[in-house]
Amino acid sequence: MELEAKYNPTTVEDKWYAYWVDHKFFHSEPDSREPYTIVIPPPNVTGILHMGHVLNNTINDVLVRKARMDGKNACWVPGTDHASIATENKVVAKLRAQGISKEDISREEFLKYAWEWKEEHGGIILKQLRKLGASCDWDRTKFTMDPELSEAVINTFCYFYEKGYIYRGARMVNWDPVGLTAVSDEEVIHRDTQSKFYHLRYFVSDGNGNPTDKFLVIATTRPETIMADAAICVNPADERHKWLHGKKVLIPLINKEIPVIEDDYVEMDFGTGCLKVTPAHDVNDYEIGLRHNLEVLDIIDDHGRLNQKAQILVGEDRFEARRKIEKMLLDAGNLVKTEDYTSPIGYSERTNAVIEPRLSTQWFLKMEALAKDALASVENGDVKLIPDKYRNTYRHWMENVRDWCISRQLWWGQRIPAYYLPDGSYVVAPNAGEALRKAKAKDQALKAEDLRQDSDVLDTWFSSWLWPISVFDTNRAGHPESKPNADLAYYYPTSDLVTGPDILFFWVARMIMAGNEFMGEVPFRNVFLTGIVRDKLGRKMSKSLGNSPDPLDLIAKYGADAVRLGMMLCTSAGNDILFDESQVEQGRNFCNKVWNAFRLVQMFSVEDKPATAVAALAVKWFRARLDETVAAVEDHYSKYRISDAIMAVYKLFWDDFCAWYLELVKPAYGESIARETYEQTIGFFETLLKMLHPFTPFITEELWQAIKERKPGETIMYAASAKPCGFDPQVIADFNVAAQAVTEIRALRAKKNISPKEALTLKVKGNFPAEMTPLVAKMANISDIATVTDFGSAAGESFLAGTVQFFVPLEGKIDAEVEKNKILSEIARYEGFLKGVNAKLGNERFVANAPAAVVETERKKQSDAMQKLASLKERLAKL
RNA sequence: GGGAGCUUAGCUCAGUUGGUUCAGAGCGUCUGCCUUACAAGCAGAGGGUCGGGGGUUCGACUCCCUCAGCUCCCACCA
Repeated sequence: MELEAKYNPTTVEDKWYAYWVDHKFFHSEPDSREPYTIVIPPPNVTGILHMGHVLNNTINDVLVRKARMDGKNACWVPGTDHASIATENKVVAKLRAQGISKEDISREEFLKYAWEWKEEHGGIILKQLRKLGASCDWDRTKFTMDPELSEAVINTFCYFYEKGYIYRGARMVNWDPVGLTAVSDEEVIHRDTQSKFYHLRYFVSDGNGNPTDKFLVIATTRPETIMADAAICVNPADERHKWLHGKKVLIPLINKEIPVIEDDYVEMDFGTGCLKVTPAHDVNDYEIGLRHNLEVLDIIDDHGRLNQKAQILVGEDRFEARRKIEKMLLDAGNLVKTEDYTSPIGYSERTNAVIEPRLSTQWFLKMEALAKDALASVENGDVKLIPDKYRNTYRHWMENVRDWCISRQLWWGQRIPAYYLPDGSYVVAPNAGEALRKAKAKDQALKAEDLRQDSDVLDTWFSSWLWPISVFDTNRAGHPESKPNADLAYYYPTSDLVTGPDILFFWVARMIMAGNEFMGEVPFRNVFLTGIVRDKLGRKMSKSLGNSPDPLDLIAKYGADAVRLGMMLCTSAGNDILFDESQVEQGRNFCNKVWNAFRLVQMFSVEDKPATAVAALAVKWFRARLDETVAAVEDHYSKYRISDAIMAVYKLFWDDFCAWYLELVKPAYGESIARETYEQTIGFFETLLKMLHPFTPFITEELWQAIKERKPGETIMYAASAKPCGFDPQVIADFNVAAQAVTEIRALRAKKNISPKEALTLKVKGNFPAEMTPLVAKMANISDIATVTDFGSAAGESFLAGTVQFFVPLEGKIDAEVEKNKILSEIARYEGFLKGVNAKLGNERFVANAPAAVVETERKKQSDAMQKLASLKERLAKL
């Protein structure tokens, strides 16, 4: 069969993925083997695959496939996240496009649309993962809003409520006026933003609400909130403002009288030293308000517009109001000046709206005890963070954690299981029936329709923190006393978690909390934190920049294996990845190399005859080299050095196997290969394919199936991975001397312009293993190799490989003068080297203090160098 | 404002308790090759005083101090 010169991945990939799925090779059930478990970081259900997913899921797949070949019962659970805010926004936008406003339809109708949307788009990203070759157990696919998973979330809420960890309270929250919901502190991104500092004049009141001619000046960035001012605050120690103590001032434009109060919070040297206190619209002001019993006047509505209480500019958007009030203040003589000012402003992570600090009644989960345990889990090593440097960040967060605002003013998500009674009190229960029972305990007369369920849903992370538990057993979360089912007992705790450091707190820390609480055990042993995928210029990949390639386009163009390789070659834990398409090209080129190695082997004509000496030598060497690399790769895996692992295999295949081994065993044109050599070669090839398989699953399956007769239903996926079994380093060392000699001769040819086809002769002096001579002969086209004690005075070129001296006679092909100069420069180099070594050994303190082994090494270097110098000088004398 | 981290070849990065010729890899670059597996290839070559300065040590890319530059995280200075 004639194979194409270039590997064509498209047909191959679909064929084998279908084969794997049809044979249920990805599926796992508990058995007697050691489990290896990974739960996918669930992508947003309506999301589509981007390069970050490619990075994350390729690492996951590499780890899972490796574990599977190591004989473990590997299970990778896939699924998606309902992503409250993101999904609800998309549905709202879609409805708006259809002319439907969320406010005009009922919750039930909205949810119907949302579920339709989910059904329509929900599977897309999981299908895309298949293209990448992800070996997920699709039979176990979960969704965070599957009925049983939602039930687990509700039970969890009830559990923590009963435990006294969940409470309802009025708090300053981060209000997203576009998403129309509160968001957690972690969902607020602070960015320095250019704005203006407005210096406003507040006149002192005469006591009857009329202005005097005295005034103070405050500086604010938010003039549109002055109508909600409850006081002006100065530092009690500030001499400049002592005269204001006890006075009242008038809010510009609306002439409302407010007191001047004193509080240490005010910095004397910032702004004017006078602070307007607006408890409803600033977190700090709220705190001051509490201390001084100030009125909380909320003048901004859900959408960020001024409401009736503002008295002026009612209905205006807050930013529009800011522009307008500037003019009004100026006209009224209250605006002293404005200056440019840059300050950090909070933005909603989801909608990018400017966050409005707002007083609101929300549900909270107490975090202190949970965080304490979760911190201990990492500090004591139950959970390892890779790389380790994230421990500091983690600790800092866990030690400064605040209560978690878990309610969201959305419809898409698990609805809070709190039911309000007509009297304003409430009960918490997993369902309406249970709630009624509890309510009746308070008032026997209550009926089901008297109860009104809280309209908020729970924060999405309140469901995803259960993920490593609830994908296996939906009963356990919320019921730590229950017996885990067989799956949970077997697969939990999971082995590795691969995710981005940006959700270390959102997700990872909270999974640890939930794991400790409900399982009494951490949810995973190792957390591999990937970097963020950036473009070549270091910019984050984003749709708006248009710098993010579509992974599916890349796969179509280069093949999934190439994309995976391109990603893995530049992946080191915790470091951002500067991705460039050229890396995928490199991956494709490598796949092509593997393909062509196969073509070569496949072309061999095999014959029953003794193996040649060169072939036998090549086999002996490659076996050792292979074993050496297997050990190195195992070590890399154990330390999660994924890119080092693939690079080691890459070089083994390309440099050692193709450039050396295959060239050595390759029969001359028209000749055949010995059966023994052929079979050994196939064996090596098979091992190499297995080492490559976690990274490039498709091409390795294709070739593994083709290289030997296979039984139906066999797969490389379950072929046992190679294990290190010890090798003789001397074999490799000897080979390296010979290989170095070959390289020297090739370089010499290049330099002297001697064709590779023109045979040369070689003289050897020193301890060169005789079995290596055919290797040098074949690879460097040497017709005769003689071992001598003296190179004689003929013209030629000498070089050293290891401690062995070589000489290539080049009578008539070489300029004696050039040769002489070359030797002289060699001598100079070694003399310099020797000088350094001698200086070291001449230093008494070195000899006295350095370990014996180090001193011994230096002595070895010294004698080697002296020997080399002697031979060079001898050679020079002969010229 | 607080904390963490980074700076090694043109680019992206390794360098694992300070000591085997330890200054490395991949890519790129340059030179020569259409050698019958592969030009998505083969053979070869050049390239860095390890950010600057100081210190500890027999010995520093490695440990300490300091300066400069970059990145990330956290944070309420209006």
